[in-house]
Amino acid sequence: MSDDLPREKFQAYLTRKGLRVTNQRVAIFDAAFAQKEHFTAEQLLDHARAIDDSVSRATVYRTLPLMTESQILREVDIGSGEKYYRPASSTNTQVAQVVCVDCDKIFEISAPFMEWYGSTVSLKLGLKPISQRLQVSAHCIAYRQAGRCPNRIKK
Amino acid sequence: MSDDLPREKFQAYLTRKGLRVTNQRVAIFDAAFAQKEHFTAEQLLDHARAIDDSVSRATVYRTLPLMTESQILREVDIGSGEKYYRPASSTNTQVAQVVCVDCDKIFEISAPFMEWYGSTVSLKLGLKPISQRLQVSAHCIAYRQAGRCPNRIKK
DNA sequence: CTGCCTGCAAACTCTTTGCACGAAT
DNA sequence: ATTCGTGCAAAGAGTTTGCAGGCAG
Repeated sequence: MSDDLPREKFQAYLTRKGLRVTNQRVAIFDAAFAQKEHFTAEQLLDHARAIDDSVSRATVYRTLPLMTESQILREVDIGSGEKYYRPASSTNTQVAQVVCVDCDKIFEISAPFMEWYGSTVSLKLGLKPISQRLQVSAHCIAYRQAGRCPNRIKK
Repeated sequence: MSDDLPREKFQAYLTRKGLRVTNQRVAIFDAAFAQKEHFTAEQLLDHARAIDDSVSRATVYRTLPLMTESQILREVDIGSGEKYYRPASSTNTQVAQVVCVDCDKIFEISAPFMEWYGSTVSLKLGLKPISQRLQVSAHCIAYRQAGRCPNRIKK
């Protein structure tokens, strides 16, 4: 069971859509799957450029939808202005996000009941469920004690 | 039990913070509480201007945080670029949003278990919970049948 | 008078798009 | 050749902010 599965899935998706497997798309893919944490489009651009410095911001923004549509990436919107992304895997399809409001660090926790809840509630309204997100906002304990978040980077 | 409670709560908040109860702030408040559905900053501006045409966009954006901080308004982020707002009440503090992805119409459904879940999960991570949101995205049945959403307005 | 408030317009952030060049089949 | 892909820079949407004047206490 190899980690190359996403790569194959992505390339299969591109081919199926009649799209080309370009150097830039591969660089962006590699950069995305080298990340250990959630990342933004801008961070992805930086990392992709380290692999292939011809990658432009526009191409990153054009490639991200391809990666989410092909199900190899998951989009995480914590309502902070910018969107975060992370590799999707069969083990993290139903997760809740716990977000530190001080540093925007995102923790994820399995929440299998979400899917059931989404279906139940949608059907009650005559809707067809597509997806559900559960997000908890919280302060870290360190913040409560020290008055600031140890992970905090932004302004 | 009067609907003027939010007004008093808002004015008390302003006074406590040493802020003034201006005509513009009152007009924006009145406009917000006259809405039957979720509304955006832009819609609020329109309605506030119908009450007091001197209200500017800037003042609306400066007043919205005052109303959410004073707990009379709730912010609803459905990840669509713009934020929605609606009056907060004791009966709708723990609600899930069900959003039609075709028309962005927002349905709300009580989900009391959310608070319990947020606390459980936060404490497990050593965090202090602040709030939680549960959002379900769905298509309306009409969309499935007709190929388009009957409520759809945007492009 | 002393500040808080305001409208205006410019600035900002993140993302999308038009265009002409470039690369792959 | 033809089609798709790309970088660049400009445009876009929503929101925030600097400033000079205005109004409340």
